[in-house]
Amino acid sequence: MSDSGKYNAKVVEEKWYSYWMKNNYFHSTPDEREPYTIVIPPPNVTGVLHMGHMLNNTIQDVLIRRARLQGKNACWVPGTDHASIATEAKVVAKLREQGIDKNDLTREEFLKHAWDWTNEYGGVILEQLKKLGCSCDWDRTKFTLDDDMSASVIQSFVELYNKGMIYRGYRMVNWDPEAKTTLSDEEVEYVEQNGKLYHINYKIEGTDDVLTVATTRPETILGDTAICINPNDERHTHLKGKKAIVPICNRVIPIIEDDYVDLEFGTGCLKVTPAHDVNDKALGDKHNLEVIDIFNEDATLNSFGLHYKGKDRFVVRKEIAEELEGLGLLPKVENHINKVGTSERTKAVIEPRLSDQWFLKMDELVQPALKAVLEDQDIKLYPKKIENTYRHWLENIRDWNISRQLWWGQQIPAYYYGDAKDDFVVAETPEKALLLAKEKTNNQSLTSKDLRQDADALDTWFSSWLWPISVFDGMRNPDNEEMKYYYPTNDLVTGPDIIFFWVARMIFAGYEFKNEKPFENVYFTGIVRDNQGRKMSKQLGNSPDALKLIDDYSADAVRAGMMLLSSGAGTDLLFDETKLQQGKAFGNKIYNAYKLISGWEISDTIEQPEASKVALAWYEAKFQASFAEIEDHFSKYRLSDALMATYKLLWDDFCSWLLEMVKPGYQQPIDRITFNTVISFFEDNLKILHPFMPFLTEELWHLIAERSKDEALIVSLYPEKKEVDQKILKDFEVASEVISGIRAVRKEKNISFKDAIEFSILNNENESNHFDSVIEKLGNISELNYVKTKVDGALSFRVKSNEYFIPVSGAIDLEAEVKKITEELQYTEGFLKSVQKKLANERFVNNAPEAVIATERKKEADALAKIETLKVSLAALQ
RNA sequence: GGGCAAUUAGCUCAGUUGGUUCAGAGCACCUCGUUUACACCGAGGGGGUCGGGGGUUCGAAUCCCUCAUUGCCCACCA
Repeated sequence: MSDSGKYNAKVVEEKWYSYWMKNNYFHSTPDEREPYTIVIPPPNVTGVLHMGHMLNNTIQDVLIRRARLQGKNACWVPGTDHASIATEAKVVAKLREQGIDKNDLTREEFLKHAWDWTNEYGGVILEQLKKLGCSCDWDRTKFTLDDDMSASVIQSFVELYNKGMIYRGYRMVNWDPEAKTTLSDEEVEYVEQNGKLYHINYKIEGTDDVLTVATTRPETILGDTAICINPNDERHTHLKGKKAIVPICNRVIPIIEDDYVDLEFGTGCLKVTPAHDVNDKALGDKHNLEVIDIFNEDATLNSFGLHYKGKDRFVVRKEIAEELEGLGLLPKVENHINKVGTSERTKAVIEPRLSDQWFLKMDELVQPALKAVLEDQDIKLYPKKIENTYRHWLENIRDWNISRQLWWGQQIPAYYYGDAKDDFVVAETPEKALLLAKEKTNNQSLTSKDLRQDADALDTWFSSWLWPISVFDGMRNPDNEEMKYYYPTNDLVTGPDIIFFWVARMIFAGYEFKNEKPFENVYFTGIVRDNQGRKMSKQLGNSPDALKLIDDYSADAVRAGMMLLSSGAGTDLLFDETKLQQGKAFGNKIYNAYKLISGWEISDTIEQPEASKVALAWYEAKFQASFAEIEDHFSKYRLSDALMATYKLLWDDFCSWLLEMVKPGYQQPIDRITFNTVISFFEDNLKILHPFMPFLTEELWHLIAERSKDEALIVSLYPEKKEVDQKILKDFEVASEVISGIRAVRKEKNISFKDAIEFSILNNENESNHFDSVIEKLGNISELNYVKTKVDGALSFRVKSNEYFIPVSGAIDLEAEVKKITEELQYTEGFLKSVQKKLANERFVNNAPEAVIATERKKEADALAKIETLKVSLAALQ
């Protein structure tokens, strides 16, 4: 054993990470052990480590390392996500900087740029996870656009299509005019905006009358194809059967009746624009209205926009309002707050737009997913309350729009051979598609040139929903050995923000493709906020640089700090650097404990002191009790509590109590038995701390002894569980109270710790003397006596009805002593009174369980005994 | 507009089925300390009518009602 001087986290952490890598400890292959598997929520390939990742991945690594120490075959599969829309947007922006317009590129050219970019910047985040200490099986690193992963996605599409679950439909979808693609409902975020409600007059054909409609979007009047009134609206009976004239474009449109129109809102007249509003589309379908799309794909106006053609819709909104005002057709403009749908990725305002898209039917997929979570508890969600959210979403789900007008992603495997609606086939490969097309058309002369693959790509989530399956190649080789061994995985750790995007859909995919859940437990982390409770954001600049934190505090300290902060599943955490300091201080404490122990000189000739014997026996019991508690916390995913229990065990019980109890005197040697036992306890401590602070513990583990590569801490086994000796814990509790009492008296009376004192015990409670040697040592007692009566001329304190005396030289402040005892007496009498009142209450005695009554009686007896002691003391003083 | 959660010490949070261990933990704070592992420390200590009000009960932080405040999710009202 050697003293290593000062602890240098940076050097130590790099050293052990490469040692772990070199020895392949992270790598898993199926064997006879029980598997424990986690698939990482794949971060965006171009992402960088942020606070959320730190939390999320620390939790996963804690779970993985713990499983390893439990002797399980731990497998943590890492990887990254191609994040189609986000990445494509970044690439487009990058190209624009270089003066390249995406539209001037072919698909192949664009993809080349995207791949170059991915290869250059991609995967940085995985390197950052290594800094955190994550023990992922890097040999298994996957990327959602890897060939095998893509093949799985395509296969799943074909399977679902062939089952009739995927269809192509002309529907109103969410259109992102910035990215020029559709989005799923989940990718639309509604944000509150201060808008205006414009009241616009439409002339009524053949009269001088006007009707007024209220709209937030005046620019869309150019796409109006009807005015709708409520048939029961008496204000508008005169409009029935008439026609209205749309201002500016002067289109004559019918006035229709439908009770969909709210009598209370606005003017009671609704303009109907079927091309640009979901409800209007429904009305249009019902009343057979014309559909006029006035927008281009970038949401500028097309030729229906007349003189506004080519201008953005928001510009037109302003200008058209001015024009209407000039025409005297804008009687009123009110302020109006409404929620506007925006793109989760580009933040652009979403336009409802009619287009041909691919959809996945949801009704059947949802059923097993509902049952598994809510009925069978086959999959457990932590926190449980999130099940409500899950249920609500699944019960109100609509078909999933899975096509995106993007290139970065899996291209939809549909091949068109003609212009008719059904002139396409769906197949894994172009060759297969050709065969199918020949068959379908009965035209053997078709060639590959006659086929045109759908230009769209699939939604990213349509690939990541297969993640727990596809990382083990479970789509293409359903019964492969890895699939059988690792699937279903055990725990999934992720943020609550992607419960619908990802978690629920993985559950759908698991049951659909494997007829089996993808994971057993889902742990939803909270959101990392700043210490004022605000979300971390670039704009606020309140998001610390994760790597800098690791640099400043060490990875161990950051991990421990994050875990101390995360109170429970689903609870947001308010990031606070002082917690990282606490983590660092904790590491320092452990390191110094090692320094103390390693500095002891060992003697084979001296006998083991009594105090050491009982102290070690106590710590063994204490360790077991804490270990059981820690295991219990883990079983409930209370990781923060598990760490806190570990923290207290190591700091308070091991350092503050045990080491102080067995510590040899100045320049004295320690006996070998005590030394060896302390070392073995220390090793056990390192094991239970290892999942939280892997680097420091591995370092100390090797400082303690030379270890071969098979003996590294990371691949060691947890200590054996033993029955807890409750009696010794109880006895120690009393002893520790006595020691605290002695310390309090010393402090109060300014008796230096260096001065040994005499100590007498009036043992009314008949307490065990098991720890007297410890009391002598930690109290610095020169002589410990048991007495039958009060000791005169001594300071005293009480634990229960026991009385303890410390004789002091010089005068005792009688008045102060009397006051102290009187206060104690008054308090105890008050307490007794309340207990007796309870016991005198017939209804309490009749209704309360016996155990409760027994406790109350015990309290009464204890209080009576204590009062007796206090009275005697008081009498003696006066 | 609908749904869900939360409100306990200065801060962040525990508190399982109402009653032993119920008013707790960590941090912060105060006092003392150059004890030879550690001041990133040690020892000791103060601090809360459990958001307000009402109810059920022998007994409520815990169950019910109500009000207030906050947060989250969902929803096509122009």
